[in-house]
Amino acid sequence: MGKYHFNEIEAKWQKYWADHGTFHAKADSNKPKYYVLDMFPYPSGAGLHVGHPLGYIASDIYARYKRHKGFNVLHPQGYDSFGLPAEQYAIQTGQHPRRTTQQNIKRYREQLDQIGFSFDWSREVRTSDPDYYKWTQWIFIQLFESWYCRTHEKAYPISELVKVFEEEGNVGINASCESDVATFSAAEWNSFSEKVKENILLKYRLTYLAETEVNWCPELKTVLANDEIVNGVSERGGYPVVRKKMMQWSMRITAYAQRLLDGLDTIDWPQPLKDSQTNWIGRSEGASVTFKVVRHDESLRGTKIEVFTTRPDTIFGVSFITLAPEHELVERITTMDQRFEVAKYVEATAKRSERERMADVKNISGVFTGAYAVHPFTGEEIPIWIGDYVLAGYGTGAVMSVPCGDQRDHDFARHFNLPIPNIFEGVDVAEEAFTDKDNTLIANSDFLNGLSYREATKKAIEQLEAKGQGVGKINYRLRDAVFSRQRYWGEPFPVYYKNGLPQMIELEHLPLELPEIEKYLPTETGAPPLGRADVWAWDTKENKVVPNHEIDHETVFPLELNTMPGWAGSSCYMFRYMDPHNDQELASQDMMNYWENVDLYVGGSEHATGHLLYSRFWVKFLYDRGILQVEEPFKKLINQGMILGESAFVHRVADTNKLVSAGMKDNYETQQVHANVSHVNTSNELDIEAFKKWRPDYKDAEVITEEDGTFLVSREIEKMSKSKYNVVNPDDICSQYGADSLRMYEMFLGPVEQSKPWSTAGLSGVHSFLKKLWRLFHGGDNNAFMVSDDAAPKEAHKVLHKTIKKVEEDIENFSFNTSVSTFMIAVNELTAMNCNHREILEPLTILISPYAPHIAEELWSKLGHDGSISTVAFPEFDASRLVESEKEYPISFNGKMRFKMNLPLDMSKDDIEAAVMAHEKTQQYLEGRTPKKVIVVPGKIVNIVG
RNA sequence: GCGGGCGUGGUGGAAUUGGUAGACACGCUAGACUUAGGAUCUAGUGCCGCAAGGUGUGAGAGUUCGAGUCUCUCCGCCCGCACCA
Repeated sequence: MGKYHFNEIEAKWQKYWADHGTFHAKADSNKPKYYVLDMFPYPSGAGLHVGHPLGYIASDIYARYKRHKGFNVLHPQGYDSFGLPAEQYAIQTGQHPRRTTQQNIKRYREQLDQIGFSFDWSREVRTSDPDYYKWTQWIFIQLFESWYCRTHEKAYPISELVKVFEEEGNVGINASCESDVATFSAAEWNSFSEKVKENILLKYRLTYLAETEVNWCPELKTVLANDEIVNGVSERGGYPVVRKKMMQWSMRITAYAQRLLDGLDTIDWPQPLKDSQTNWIGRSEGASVTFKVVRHDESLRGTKIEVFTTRPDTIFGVSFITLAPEHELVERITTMDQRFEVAKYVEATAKRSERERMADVKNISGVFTGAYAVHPFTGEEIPIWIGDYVLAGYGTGAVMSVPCGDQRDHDFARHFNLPIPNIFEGVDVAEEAFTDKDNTLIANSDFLNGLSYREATKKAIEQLEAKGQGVGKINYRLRDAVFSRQRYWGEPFPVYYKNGLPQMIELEHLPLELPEIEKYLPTETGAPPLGRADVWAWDTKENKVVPNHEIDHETVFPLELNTMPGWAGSSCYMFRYMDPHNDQELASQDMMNYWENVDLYVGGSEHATGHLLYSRFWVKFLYDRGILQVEEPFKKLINQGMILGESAFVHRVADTNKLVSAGMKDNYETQQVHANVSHVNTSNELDIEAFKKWRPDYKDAEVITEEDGTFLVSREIEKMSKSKYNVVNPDDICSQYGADSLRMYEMFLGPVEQSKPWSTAGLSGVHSFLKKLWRLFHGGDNNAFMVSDDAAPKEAHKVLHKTIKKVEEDIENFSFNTSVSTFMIAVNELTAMNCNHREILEPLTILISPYAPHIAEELWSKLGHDGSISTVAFPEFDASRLVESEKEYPISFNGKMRFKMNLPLDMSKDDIEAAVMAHEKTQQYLEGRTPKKVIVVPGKIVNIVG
């Protein structure tokens, strides 16, 4: 075998790795551990395209590198296998999502194996596997059985809360956190019925049932996500959508807002990602202020409006109050004569979708309620308005409007001719609001006059607190996460209902498996698909699922019909890999102690505020409850970019059946039609016959070609997708060029973090590099394997060590693209000097093996080694090989100055002169100073110290 | 609108972090050897110029002996968040 037959080599080593379990991680190692994880894929029906493996290749290189560096590496892979596409497919075809999912996983596995990843498949997890989701259900129960204590900033078992209630009521608890539960004493608690008690506890549990607004489509009888709604109607079918309240499970992630924020400082993540989590949590400091409503009607006695403001210092600039149209007080405070106007306005806003309201910022709208509130300090009566620029979901849904200090309030005031009192010294607020906090000097504000923003804020809060009309407060934008989905293909809740109260099923009876159903649609009455199951009731005596008709038995109760959302299964999977077959625990304490958490996590940035935030939340919770020893799941995170596709477009003369080549299209008015990229060559020529065959509607089309008879397409960069016919399949690349070429090329394409278009044209470069590498080991007439045991020349060692240094730095910095270049230079140089010395080629093979593992394994075995190259020690860098030795030279300049240079011995005097003389200006700069050292390489002064 | 990032040849991208800009590769041009199978090898290739030389990292200014890199202004592109009080 004299030639580089990549297909044979790759198949051979992939089989070897699988047969020998080469990459199975063992926990009892005395090496240090390292955990490298990819975000596991959702196995879609379309299979993998060349964009998907980008991050996997990067993490695989890092994992292989760490093995060479002596680490015990955990590098598992699995599937996020619950999800909507399989369910949609089931609705259309009746095929069980489990089957579709299994088929897709099989295909994914074949494609992944082909690329030669060093995954430990013995630890594979699938979120839709009952043995796995048993633990998802278990974590849900733990959340239900816990509450969050504000005093200690930690979650505790709910039983401890019950004990507190029994002994002292909830006064102390309420004092440390604002809660919408009325206070009660111990005696009162003990007198409550079970039902009342349970309803109270639900307000403290970390997962709880509550009424939540959802997008309901009456026609489809189903709940829709925001994405599934286009222009106010359902994407599918175009039916109207209304807001509807539904009883749903929610996760009290808001309890962890501050800790999620604080934790960001302890982890090594890209700044943009941290920023988007910070923004999402949206902490703002300010005050909550209470305004008493002027009593124009007896029913308003004692009515107060609570607002949140980040600018308590501007309290004397308040000239009106604005409520969100959905605010609960709107109806009560509106006066008789304003009633009609207000009702009309509220109705009009309710009709507009959230998106419409957001898109329409410029149109200021609002209406006066007729009611007034009392200013806490001046006693002045200020009007209460309604405006849709105030959001019901943020803060209290009401604001104190300070037109001189907030642009939106200013716009509103000008539009409705409301007063704009100025409370800033030396600023004109007639045209726009003054929002520069740093340069604020308060005036016209009684006791706040002359103070800065900071001082005035502090003082205003003090005075408000003294009057009992306000308190300093931190507000978060983050909201609790709705956890119920009206779908089939998700984790069932381990919950049944007894007298309408939710009850958890114990761990020993889990998993609660998904029931079989005939159709995957919601029921005729609008219940979720699980409402179709005939066997979906819980027998508390037998502790098993029984048919629904047994519900009239005393011990049988209905089960929850909703399922969990997609992020449930992905929030803690990284711990399951540590001990994936354990049926007693999520993972054993020993395993969790050993593997701790993920050292390197690689995945897309689209999960910034979803998966990555929820996962941190669950991990912090499990840490509080002593189940995990770590508080953050992912120490370091890298976002890989997307590989985009290069779509091809055929131009058609508008509304005709004429096709025109791209070079001639300017003579016509044209429309674009996607062409299949596989029919186009690298010079953008289209195989027009193949195109016509592929799109029979153009079978008889007239074709206008270039003058030379070719037909050209135009190109555009788009996301790679089946519907754009620009997908490049990794299978094709592997069979044509080999997996090693694919791996190296994807790295060579550019920095991993960056999005970039795929271009098959450039692949030949890395492919011929691999051939050159192969040839370095092979020579003679029949290209036989030929390696010399003689000592290699100095220059060859220099090339090797230059390469070791660069490649090691590159991998540590995740700049995989530049080390591919480094390999190319090394192989070119070694080829030029006819180097085939074992002492050079052996370490070189190890260096390349993380990138191109198959060819490296083959060469390694040809070099006479048994077993895999994967755990051989990484070559050690030896600086003395770069320059044979260093010596300090005293050099004199202009007869005046003396300083020393570190120079390689083999540098000629002329080189030194040239180097220094080339930088006359540098000399001028140095004149009059005494640098300690100048490091010089030929032609270039690298560093001046002193 | 706010926040973050980016702007280097025909193309993807390098640049020791302030020190010869354009490494490496694609493409292109010329040549060699040839159809022994996906070729290989040699030379050239930022722009202007026959050349010497000039010029050059989106535009303009600044700091510096020295700026692709630092600072400011502007222009353009991309990604988040989207009326957050």
